[in-house]
Amino acid sequence: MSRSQLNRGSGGRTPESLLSQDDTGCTVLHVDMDAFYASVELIDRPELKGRPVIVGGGGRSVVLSATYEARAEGVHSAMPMARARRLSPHAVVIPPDHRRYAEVSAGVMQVFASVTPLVEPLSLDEAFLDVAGAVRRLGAPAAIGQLIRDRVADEQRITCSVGVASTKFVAKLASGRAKPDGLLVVPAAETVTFLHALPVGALWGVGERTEEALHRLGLTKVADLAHTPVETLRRALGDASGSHLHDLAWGRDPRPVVPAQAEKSIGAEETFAQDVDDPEIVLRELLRLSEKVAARVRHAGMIGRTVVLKVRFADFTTITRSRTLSERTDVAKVLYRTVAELYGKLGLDRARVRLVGVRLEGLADAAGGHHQLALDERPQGWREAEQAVDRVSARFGRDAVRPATLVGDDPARGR
DNA sequence: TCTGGGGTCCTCAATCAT
DNA sequence: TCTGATGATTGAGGACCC
Repeated sequence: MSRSQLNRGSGGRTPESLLSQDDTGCTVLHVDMDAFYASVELIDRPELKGRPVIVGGGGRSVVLSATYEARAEGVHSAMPMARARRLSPHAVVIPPDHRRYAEVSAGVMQVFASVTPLVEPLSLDEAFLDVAGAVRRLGAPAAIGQLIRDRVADEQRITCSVGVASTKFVAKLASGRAKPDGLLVVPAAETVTFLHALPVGALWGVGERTEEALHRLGLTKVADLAHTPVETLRRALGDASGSHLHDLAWGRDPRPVVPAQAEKSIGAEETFAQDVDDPEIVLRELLRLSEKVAARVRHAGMIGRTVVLKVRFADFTTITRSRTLSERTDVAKVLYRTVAELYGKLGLDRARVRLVGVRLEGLADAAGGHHQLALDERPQGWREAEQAVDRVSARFGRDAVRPATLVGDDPARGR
């Protein structure tokens, strides 16, 4: 495939014209894979190219990714799968394979790392890069963007889009505009003009609710937002959001590109196949989620302090209850005991529960903040036992060792 | 139409300490 | 000692992102 074909998504402009734009001072790149999960599936199943393909699970799940052919039929990510199947009845539906996506992602991140150490991943499929230090070695920012696009296409066989700008959030908007398979430079001098023409909903951080609030104020374009007194915005949206959005509307975004930051919380949640009103089933699920979260926390080499229980009811109302422990932990038994207590305190009388979740916040390095024994913890305690289980699981698979209550259980499915 | 699962960040209220 | 202001911490909820 020639490069000009690869650039078919960039609004008809040739790469040369894009590259000739003034990218002085535009040292922030936002790189975003196109329809990432679906594209990865097409690597292994090229016969599906050109067909609508949807990546997502069954039951009450939602669309994780869809090819542009499926999008043309109205499918988009986060849409309930049931609805997506109705909109695109001929689409090929593929269950997600997160391991495979992580593999391809690692390859893509390696390409980024070869360009600059200043890479801030946002998820498996996108990242910010600060290329100020790479310009002398690799050329102007837009040329670096094109280099990345070429290498990702050649080495990983998927396409990506790149936004080049002077700030993070404008770069992000630009990559969105360049999609699919394109590159867009927003010259520093044109940033405000570029922004002011956009609808307020295009701004990063303006979702459905905030957009409604802005519309109530009669603000529909970013230009409207920019010309509204910041005090008015702060009253309507809160101090932080009001000021922040006003700054963004003028292209002010001083946030630097910060390489990989440590996780602040780790959690797991599961929607039951059918709503559940049996507390025993809920508690069993909480035990399973506690095991899962604790294992992931240990694997990350961390310990955490605040345990959060999340419960979503049949009518979709969601509550959380949390407890901050006296000592940080990575022990599933401690997590489970805490969430079970929190659940008990809710005093639910056979309420219909749709989802439960367990999360551990206030994470710190396990090596740094050394674990102290709780009063009722045996010296050769649960922690060592669970670490032993980790080792067995690493050798024989995750289900090799499970709590007796979970043996023979196929959690959260079809009960 | 019927809404997943992984997160981050902000706001607000209550509480406690200074 | 009382009172108010202020700030930190905690807990709950919610908006938002991919």
